[in-house]
Amino acid sequence: MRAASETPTEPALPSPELLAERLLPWFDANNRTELPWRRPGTTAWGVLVSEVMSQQTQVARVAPVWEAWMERWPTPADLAAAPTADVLREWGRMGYPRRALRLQECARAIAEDHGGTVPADPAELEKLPGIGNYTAAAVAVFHYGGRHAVVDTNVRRVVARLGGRADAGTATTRADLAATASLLPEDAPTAARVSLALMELGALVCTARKTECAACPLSDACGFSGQEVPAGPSRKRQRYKGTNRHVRGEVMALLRDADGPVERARIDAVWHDARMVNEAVAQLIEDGLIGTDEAGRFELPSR
DNA sequence: CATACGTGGTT
DNA sequence: TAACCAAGTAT
Repeated sequence: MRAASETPTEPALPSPELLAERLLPWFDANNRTELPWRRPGTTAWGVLVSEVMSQQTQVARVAPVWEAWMERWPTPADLAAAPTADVLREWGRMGYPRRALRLQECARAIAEDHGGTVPADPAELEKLPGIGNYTAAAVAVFHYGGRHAVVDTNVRRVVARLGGRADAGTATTRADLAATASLLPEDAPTAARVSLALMELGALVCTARKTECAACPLSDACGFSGQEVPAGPSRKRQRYKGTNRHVRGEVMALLRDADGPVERARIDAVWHDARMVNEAVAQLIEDGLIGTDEAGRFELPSR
């Protein structure tokens, strides 16, 4: 008799041995080796940059920016020394430009506090600006080959489905981390490959809107195999059109594309609601994404 | 735990 | 056409 406090029975997750046995051959055949940061010789810094750029931006959009970026600023010291306006322009239209600011701060911290070497310890990585639980683990695992759970949206979804659920919850939980960790084999280099393969499976086969169980190496070990993904949003989505973020985006686009400092009147012209422009401009200044010159005109920050 | 934070590809 | 959602982080 199970205690009342126990959760209902769910399909058990596969053993690490079975998972690796199924997943690794699949990964060897399906690994997207064309992703530029997967080229042999990519530095830890290059991997870190690719991970930050890929936070909420599709990898296909990231790849060309990453190429140009690493050509221009190959090391943390290079990015640390760059004018921030150049950094924001190179970031282009990838979205969430605060990430670019954090990445430059990260470069400065690594250059100044870590002798230019990207840390290998997730706890140390997570202290850096813009580096959270996922990115810290990703660098520690994908570059350094460590044995840590790498839990992004793909992995959370795959692990949830292995356990018989259609999808994971809204945020990464302790349970997600523990469940993913329980799937890792003891050997660190093998665990690192399993981590990347799990993510790749979620990106290519076990996707948000549909499952491709026929192409999945884990289908016979999966609690969700053969089931349809329920229609409708898996979680609450934020609107974009007409929001403050939208106005911020318009202002940033104007300043990125401008040759020099921009008059306030041109800023005001990006949006019909003057109050929203005021709010957006004030926030962007506060965030350090834009600045003003001695004449009160607006521009991307020089430093 | 919920929400703010950009932009565009895919369905 | 819209809706959905993308290698998340900070608050």
